[in-house]
Amino acid sequence: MEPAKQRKLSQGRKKINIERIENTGNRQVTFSKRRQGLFKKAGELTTLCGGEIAVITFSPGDKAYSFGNPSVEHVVESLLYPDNYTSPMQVRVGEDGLRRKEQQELDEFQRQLEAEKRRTKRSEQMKSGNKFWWEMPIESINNMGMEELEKMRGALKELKLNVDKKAEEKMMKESTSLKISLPDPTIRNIDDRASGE
Amino acid sequence: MEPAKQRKLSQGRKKINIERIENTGNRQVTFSKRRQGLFKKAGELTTLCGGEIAVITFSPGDKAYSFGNPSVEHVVESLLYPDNYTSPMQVRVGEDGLRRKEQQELDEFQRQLEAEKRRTKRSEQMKSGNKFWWEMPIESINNMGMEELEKMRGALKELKLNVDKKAEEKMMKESTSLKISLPDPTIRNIDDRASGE
DNA sequence: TACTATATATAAGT
DNA sequence: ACTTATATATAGTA
Repeated sequence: MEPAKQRKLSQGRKKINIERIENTGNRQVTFSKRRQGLFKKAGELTTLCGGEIAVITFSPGDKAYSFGNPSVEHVVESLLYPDNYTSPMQVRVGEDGLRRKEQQELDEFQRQLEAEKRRTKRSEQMKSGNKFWWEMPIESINNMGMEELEKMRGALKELKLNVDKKAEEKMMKESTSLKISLPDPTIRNIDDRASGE
Repeated sequence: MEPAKQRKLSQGRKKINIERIENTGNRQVTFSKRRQGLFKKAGELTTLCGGEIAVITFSPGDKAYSFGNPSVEHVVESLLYPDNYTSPMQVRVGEDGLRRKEQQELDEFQRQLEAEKRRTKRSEQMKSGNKFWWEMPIESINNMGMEELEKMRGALKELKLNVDKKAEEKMMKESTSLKISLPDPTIRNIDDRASGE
C-alpha cells in the first residue's frame, strides 16, 4: 500500500563552520533566518528579564533592520546620554492632556521619518565627527512633507527662543567663573555664512 | 546489574512561557545566560553573512551591555545618518581656510563632551509620553552646561534656517498640487518584530 | 559554576 | 515557502 519511501526527505541540519558564506543566495537566506531568530531571542530576553534592548543590523545588501524594546531610539539614547540628562526624544509631556492627539500624529510621523532615513542606502565611510541630535541631517528635512515642515518650523522657533534665553541667563551667571570660551566667534561664523543677517 | 539509578540527574530543560520571571535571582541568571547566547548569535550572524551589527541591552539591574561589529558606534551612526551626511557644524567650511582650525577645536571639544556624558550612570525615569526632539522642553535645557548650550545654539540657528528655507521651497512647489500625505508604503524592515522577508 | 535532558533554532533539501 | 533531521541553546538541578 505504501509507495516505496524516498530515502530521506532531508538529511537534517548540518554542522557548519562559522565563516563567511560565499554563496550569495545562501548568504541572504541565512541572514534572513538568523536575523529572525536573533530578534525573537532579543524579544524573549526583555520579556523574561525586563531589561531594555536594541538590535541593529545591516544586511549584506546593506539594508537596515532593527529591533527595540521599548524602542531602538530609547535604548540608544540611554547609552549615549546616561545620567539624569533628559533625553530630548523622551521628554515628558504628561500633565498636558491636550497634546495627546497631536502627540500621536507626531509619533506616527516620526516613524515615517525614521523609516525614510533608514531606507536610504548608506555610504561606505563615515568620516569621524560626532553628531548630536539637534544637528538634524539636511537630507531628512528634504524628505519632509509640507505639513510636517510647518509643525517643525513652529516648534523650532519656540525652541530657539528658549535656548537663546537660557544661554543668556547662564552666560550671565557663569561669566565670572567661566574659563573656557567656546567663543562666540566660532558660532557667529557659522551663522554668518548661512544667514547674512 | 545496574545499581538503582538516582532518579535523574536532571529533568533537562523545561518549557517555559515567555513572560516576566518573577524570581529575582532566577531572572538575573537567565538574563546572563541569554545575553551570552544572544551576543554569540549576533557574532555568528556577521561572520556568516558579513553585515554589521550592534546589540545593546540594559540588564534588569540597569547595567549596560553591548556587542558590536565593527563597533556599536559605527552601526548606530550608520543607522542615524544613512548617507554621506556631514553634520551642520562641519559643512562647507572649506573655502575659507581661516575657519578650519576653529572647526577642529570645536569638533575635538564636542568629542570630549560626549565622552563625559557617557561616563555617567543613567538614572531611571522617562516613563511618560515622548515628544519630538525639536520640541525640547525647557527643563532639559536647564540641565545643559554652558558649552553644550552654546553649541546647540549655533546648530539650532542653522537648522532653523534650513527648515525655513525648505518650508518655503515646498510651499511654492506644492501649493498647486497639494497632496501631502505620508509618503511611501514600502518600509517594511523596521519595527517589524515577527515577519520575515 | 557545571551538568544534562529537552526545547528550539536552523542547514539542506524540496 | 515548507519540511525534517540534527545542531545548539538553555531550564532546572546539584
